[in-house]
Amino acid sequence: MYALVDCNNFYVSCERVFNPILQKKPVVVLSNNDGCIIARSNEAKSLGIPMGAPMFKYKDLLLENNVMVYSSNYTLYGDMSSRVMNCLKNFTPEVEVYSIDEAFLCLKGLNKNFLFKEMQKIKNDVYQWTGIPVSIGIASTKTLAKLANCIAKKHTREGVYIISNDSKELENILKKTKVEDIWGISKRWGARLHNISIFTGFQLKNSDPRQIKQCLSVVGEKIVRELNGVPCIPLEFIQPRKSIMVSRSFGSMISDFDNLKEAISNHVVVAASKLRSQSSLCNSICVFIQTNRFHIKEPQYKNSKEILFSEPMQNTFRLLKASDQALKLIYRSKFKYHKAGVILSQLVTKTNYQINNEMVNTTREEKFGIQPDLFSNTLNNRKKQNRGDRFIDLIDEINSKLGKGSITYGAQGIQKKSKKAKDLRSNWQMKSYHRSPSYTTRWNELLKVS
DNA sequence: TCTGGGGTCCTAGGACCC
DNA sequence: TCTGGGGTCCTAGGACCC
Repeated sequence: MYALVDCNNFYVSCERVFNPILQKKPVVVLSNNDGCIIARSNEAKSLGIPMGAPMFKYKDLLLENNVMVYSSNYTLYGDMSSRVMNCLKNFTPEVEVYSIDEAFLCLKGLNKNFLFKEMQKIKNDVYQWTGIPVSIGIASTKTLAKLANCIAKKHTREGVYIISNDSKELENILKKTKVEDIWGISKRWGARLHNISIFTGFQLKNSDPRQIKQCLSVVGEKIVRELNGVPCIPLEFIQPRKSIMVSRSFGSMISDFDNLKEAISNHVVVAASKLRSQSSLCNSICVFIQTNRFHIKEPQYKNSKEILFSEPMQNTFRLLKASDQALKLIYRSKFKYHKAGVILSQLVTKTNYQINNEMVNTTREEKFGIQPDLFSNTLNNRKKQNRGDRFIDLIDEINSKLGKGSITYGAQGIQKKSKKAKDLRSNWQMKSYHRSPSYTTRWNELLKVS
């Protein structure tokens, strides 16, 4: 059996932990740049505020109903998330952290008779240790556990629901479930299924998997089998990312090259640091810039440039140089840019790369997809490179000891740390006017009790 | 005025090999 | 008139998820 543990209205719940006044009141959390509403308390949901709604369209509704509004605070949510996940790992090591607010648990070996009580204990303990309410769905496959979680959240008082195999009950549930409410079936795929007269989960469960494969690829076929209680989507444990993206839309539009370069450089620094923290090297960097697609009357432009490296790397200086080179190739002065980003891809792990370099006479290149550069990898170059890499490690070390941004790269621009930061910020920096403190990760933002 | 960010997987088609 | 057969690998684009 699998359990899906899902935090209720996670971002809102994080805010509530440190600000109990928010309990039972309508609360929303906004996306980056205070753009969209991406989390809602139940009270906010019942006001009819949809997921992903643009903030400016709902401003009046929020004001009229005294809805509390928060900018997103990913430092806080990320930290709270890892606390919740650590609680779960106390029960079983077999935890798949599926997203910031969800985890699958493998319940192998647990006594079925005590399942419900065990799950209630998990729920209570997580709440006691972190302050975050969760719902738990249990079933024989991940897809059915998702469904069970949905029921636990909406239709039970306990917040725990078990779908047992071969039950009439499953049939009833699936008959009431629209296909597009099943995990993995979006609106688009739902429409395709409607075309072949499949509307409910029950119809999908009893359909011919081969026909579904034709309609929705092998992914759809797996969903059908999962609905029938055959596990096809195994538990996956944390693996290094295969690509790393950092992108932001700007606080206000940018046209000039220098500002754009500064924004992109900051993204590169963040991405490179993520890359090193998972001990990976990247084989390419892609820079992209775009105008605001919602401003249909303005001239539109969107372009990207990928630069391939002769050898995988994780050195911020070299990545900055490459990103600058890429930006120069795609930058056009006559546009107002709204968003920019970088993607590091074709990642390989550092240890694999080193092993591979020592064993060039084997077929390991094929195994890891790495091809060392035949020409540039001379001893001298390598020595220089090693020195550069040690320099970066030192910067990382200082920043981790003295706080993020203690040492920055010139290309990132001058950090404006004054109290009037809002007015002095470069115009590429994002808007975030309702941010709560980072209660759990910054000494000077600890919760004050009076 | 104002519209997020970060991932993974699958497939078709093109390019290449013998 | 008439143009083989059987593979692999890579990539862009289209899906999906939170």
